[in-house]
Amino acid sequence: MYADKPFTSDTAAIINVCIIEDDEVIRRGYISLLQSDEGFFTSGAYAAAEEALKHLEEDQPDVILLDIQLPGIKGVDALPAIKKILPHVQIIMLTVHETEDLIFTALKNGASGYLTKNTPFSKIKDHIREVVKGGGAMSAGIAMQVMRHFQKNLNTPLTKRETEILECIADGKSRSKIAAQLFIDLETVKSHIKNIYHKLDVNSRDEAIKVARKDRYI
Amino acid sequence: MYADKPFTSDTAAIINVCIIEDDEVIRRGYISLLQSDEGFFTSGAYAAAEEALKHLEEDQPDVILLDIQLPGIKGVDALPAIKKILPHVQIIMLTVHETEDLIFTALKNGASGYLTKNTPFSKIKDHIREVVKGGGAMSAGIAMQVMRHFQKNLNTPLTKRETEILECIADGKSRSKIAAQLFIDLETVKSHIKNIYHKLDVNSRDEAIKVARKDRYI
DNA sequence: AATGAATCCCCCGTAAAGGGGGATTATTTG
DNA sequence: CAAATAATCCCCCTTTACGGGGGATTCATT
Repeated sequence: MYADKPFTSDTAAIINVCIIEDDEVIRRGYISLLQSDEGFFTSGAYAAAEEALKHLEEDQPDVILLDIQLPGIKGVDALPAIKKILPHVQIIMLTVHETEDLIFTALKNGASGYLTKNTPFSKIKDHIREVVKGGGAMSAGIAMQVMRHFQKNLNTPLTKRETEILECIADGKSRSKIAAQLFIDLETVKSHIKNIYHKLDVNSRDEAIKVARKDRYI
Repeated sequence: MYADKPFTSDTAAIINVCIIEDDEVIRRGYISLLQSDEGFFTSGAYAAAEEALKHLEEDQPDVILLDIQLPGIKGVDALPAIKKILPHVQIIMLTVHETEDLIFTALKNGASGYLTKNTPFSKIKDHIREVVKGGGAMSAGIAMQVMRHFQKNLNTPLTKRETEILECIADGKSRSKIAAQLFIDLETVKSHIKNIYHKLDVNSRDEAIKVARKDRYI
């Protein structure tokens, strides 16, 4: 019933993994640890994204472990190219630094997970199994960074109404549309916006949005 | 050296946990499982948020396990009230349903984690330890939902330049500011915006932003 | 009594927005 | 090679929005 490289992702099926990692020691370590687990098959291991891209079509991995700090094409930049070749492959980013920008760039580009390299390999295997099942994989530190991005600043200088109006502005709504939506007069909206601008020390919509997003008032 | 309820969060210190969960069986189960681990101390367990709020000041938990589906005040709505009493407490939401709206509302309101109830308790304990250390806690399913929210739609009808300009519009920038930022003429920006509006079948900035966010073109 | 919040009103001038038409280059692609 | 697409720029037009200035009122909380 089972082939060497199963095409389906049954729970019992062997997971086909590809490794893109420039550090030879780590790369060999991953290969060795995966090979000693009969639930996994390593279809390819490459030191650079350029090299990997040539072989991915042939390898047909279910999951790719992708180092974020690669020489040449960086891991985050390789993401779209990989997705173009294998649209349904799950990609787990591996990193040493929890740099905020890289995390979000990777997520936008379609990564299914983001793990720090100090994650025990048994956990990495757990995460690989999870992403094959359609889940996500995140280290605690990464998860915290992501969650912080959602959390509002409770020490906002803005009132409830002002925050509400500023959120409308961040949605690109005109003053008259805000007025209609909140069932208040256009003049009231104007007053609120004037107060918002004074409090944030800005004098345009885009500056207000910028400050409000930076300080997480919205 | 160690008191019964240590004030610091040393790695060796006992973690003070509070449980807010209306199902008596689950609540008792959590208490029992926590008590059988010397790394944890259960300072309180309540069936409703209203009741918990009265005792939290006294309990001084490091971490609160908070059921999202509570009778009376819902878990997500209790979050701000809890944070007001104990601003530095870490709150882990527990849920059966991975409802998207609730996840993001909880994250905005300051939750440190979001776990599904089918998570093995050993894992829940791992996650509690992680959030005490300043990390985040997310089940794979939740992590996937969160990540999907970041991922762009690769099947956008918009060109690269149009997407770029639409992102500027979503930042509240005026046409002239976009022109200055991209080093192109105001007329070029106008042309692009006209094309964007035609492609998205809208005729205003706010509608364009709405459609683009819904379909994840930006 | 005072403060802050939310509401509404008037003035002003400049700039922006949206829609119509078109043209010119590259580049990509069939 | 020819055709399509993308990106650039140009003109017309009208309406509305925007930002800044000055106020006032009501209501709740302090």
